[in-house]
Amino acid sequence: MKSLDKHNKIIISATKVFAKKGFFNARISDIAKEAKVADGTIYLYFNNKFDILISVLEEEIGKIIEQIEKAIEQETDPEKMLNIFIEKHLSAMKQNKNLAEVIHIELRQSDRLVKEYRNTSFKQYIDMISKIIKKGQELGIYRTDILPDIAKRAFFGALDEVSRIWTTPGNVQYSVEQTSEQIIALFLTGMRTTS
Amino acid sequence: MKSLDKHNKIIISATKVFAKKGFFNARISDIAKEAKVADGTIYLYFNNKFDILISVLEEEIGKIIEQIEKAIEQETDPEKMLNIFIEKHLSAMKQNKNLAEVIHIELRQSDRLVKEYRNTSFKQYIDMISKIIKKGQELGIYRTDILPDIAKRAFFGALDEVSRIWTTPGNVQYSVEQTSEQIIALFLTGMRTTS
DNA sequence: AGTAAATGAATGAATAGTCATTCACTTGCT
DNA sequence: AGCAAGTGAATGACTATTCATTCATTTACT
Repeated sequence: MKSLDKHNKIIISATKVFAKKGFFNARISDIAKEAKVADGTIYLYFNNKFDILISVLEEEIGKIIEQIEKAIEQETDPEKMLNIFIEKHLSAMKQNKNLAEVIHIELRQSDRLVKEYRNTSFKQYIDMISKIIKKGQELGIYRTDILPDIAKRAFFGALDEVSRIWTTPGNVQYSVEQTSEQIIALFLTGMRTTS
Repeated sequence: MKSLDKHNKIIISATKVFAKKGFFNARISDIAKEAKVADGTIYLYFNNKFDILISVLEEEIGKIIEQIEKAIEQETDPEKMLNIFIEKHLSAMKQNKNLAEVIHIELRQSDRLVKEYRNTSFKQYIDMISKIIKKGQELGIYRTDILPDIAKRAFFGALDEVSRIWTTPGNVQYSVEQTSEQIIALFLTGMRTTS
């Protein structure tokens, strides 16, 4: 039987190789070597090279989405929800640096398939943010002149770029808590001291 | 004489092709055809394919950096400086969508050379933000518990992701002013109604 | 229990195609 | 004529994918 185990081993190896070399410079043989299987074995588990990339994104990001959704659904306070989102996202990125790198790099590809991906599973992820903001506006704790559709992007972009701190060598290594607090401070109360 | 004109034509064509297909899927012959020159002519102006990409980034982003720096150096008010930065960045992105796309995609490549680029010319760009924030802190108008090093990333990430609105089809088309205002509102005063 | 047959996962060498780069040649200008 | 600029077909290196073959394991029969 084609083992789930091996499928998973290939996913993890591919994440590692993609992170290091980027999709186009990654060789199937690199992934095979990393996973300690033969080149051909890869094709018993995936249709083609691109399918591996999409699987990595689907499965690994899927796990994070699931985790965040679960943690958030029990909350009613938008502030706490945002806090959870930030915390979970950043710690996932800090924990799985290979995945973080793949997201940084490959989610930007202009390939039709990646664009499609960004329009489905991933959209769901970002839309969690705008939903929280809308809820906060309904409750009167967030300004109604903020457009949730723009804010969600600003929010995600900030998180994504900030999490690069952990994948770029030679940076001061801030903690997840410290970084979360900064994002919260920036978005919730802003930088200004007065007004 | 190798004309500056042709050099520029190739840069513009390459920007267009890279934007549409991404660096790795772009063929030299695509760029040549777009620029209406022979494949070989490209090599009279550039050393290799990668050199074209770096040149696009250097020259086109360089223009924006220069423009922003010029507009900012006459200012003393950090708030206005940030305003200018946001405005200029966003309108440059909205104006040159091909370049915007190339920045979105290629600035993320894990290629050694792109990483190097990100560490030099581009770092300068992002560091303009942290310098402005530091100045604001010295003047007492920005909270001192904000870490400029994290804030600059959050800031740039937000700008970059937000500007994607204009390159992703099927989005509500917000204006530069509207988008700038949102970013300013978010970062300077935050989303909260009450503090 | 022992053996033969069947299975299908795994292998990795061979294939088939792609494309960046080169260079012998042409064009056009002074 | 002499030279710079331009051309594009030819080259050769590279690699995703295929597939004939192996072999460990399971099934089924006596």
